[in-house]
Amino acid sequence: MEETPVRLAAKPSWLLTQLAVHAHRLASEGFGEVGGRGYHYRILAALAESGAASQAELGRRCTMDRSDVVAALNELAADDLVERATDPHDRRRNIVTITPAGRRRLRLMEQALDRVQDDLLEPLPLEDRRTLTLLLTRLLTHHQRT
Amino acid sequence: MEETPVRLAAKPSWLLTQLAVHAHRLASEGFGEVGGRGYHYRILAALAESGAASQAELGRRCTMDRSDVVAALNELAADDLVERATDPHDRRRNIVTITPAGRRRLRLMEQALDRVQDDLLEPLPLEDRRTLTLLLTRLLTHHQRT
DNA sequence: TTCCAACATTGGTCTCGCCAACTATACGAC
DNA sequence: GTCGTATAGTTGGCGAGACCAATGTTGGAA
Repeated sequence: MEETPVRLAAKPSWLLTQLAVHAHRLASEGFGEVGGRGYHYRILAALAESGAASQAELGRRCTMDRSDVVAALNELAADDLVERATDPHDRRRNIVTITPAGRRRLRLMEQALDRVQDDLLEPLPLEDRRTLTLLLTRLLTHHQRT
Repeated sequence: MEETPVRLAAKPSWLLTQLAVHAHRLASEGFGEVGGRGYHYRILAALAESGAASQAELGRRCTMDRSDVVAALNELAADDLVERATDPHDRRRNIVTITPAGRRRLRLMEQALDRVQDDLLEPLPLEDRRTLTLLLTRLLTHHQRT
């Protein structure tokens, strides 16, 4: 009486997108507790990992549109989690830096996100988790090149 | 210079949501060619598979909010792909039926979606595709109960 | 009959992804 | 040096998907 059509349930694209909904919901709840959302985490993580960068570079690293980078950066800057300064060597660019407060926020989001992974993969034993990660990585890298 | 932060790339939730973006894009392109979008396909598939149903039931089957069912049904009905009739036994309900045109449209969407699966899983051999589908199904059924 | 539950509908929100247009700056070819 | 092109940042907008709150109607059980 409440069954999903097998036409849907059998399709990998359905499994993937529906599971992504759950993953996104879990992540949003986790992020919501510490403030911020997905876009904020991506940028903070990129800055902490590869150092200061221009906005265009951040967009490329995080798979984000430049306009969305602008918006997210405005929000992050409003909370002093990140700083913008025009590049003296190329005045078109903004050099974005993460602040100490930004690093603290990142740590919180990181912890929340780690808990999300556990919730998400809960029913799978470690071996299966590794297999899944591997398969997904293969697919994603393929589609990123294309 | 353009690498995704490993903090992201290593997380299953990231792999899942990003891959879902590609899956969704492929599906949208496929549906776009024959008209309609994801919500339309879900409803048509549910109707063809389990027969006429009330809107609330469709929402439960397709994992859709009732308000979104209303909107999608308006669009489908405008193209004569489905028909709404108030249930004589329960005048709160609308009994939704798929029309012959609806079945034709469904076939087209079905074919488009099948091509999407191939594109999506292209780099994986059959055995790996089965494994992936199995793992995803395990996770999805778990999260649907919770 | 009264009260609660389910149904359909309206209208609004949020996230994410994407696109078009505009300005300012850099840089290479000429 | 000037011209054309490419890149950077910004603004404003759109669509899909998921979701939420309020409303009015109808059914059914206490």
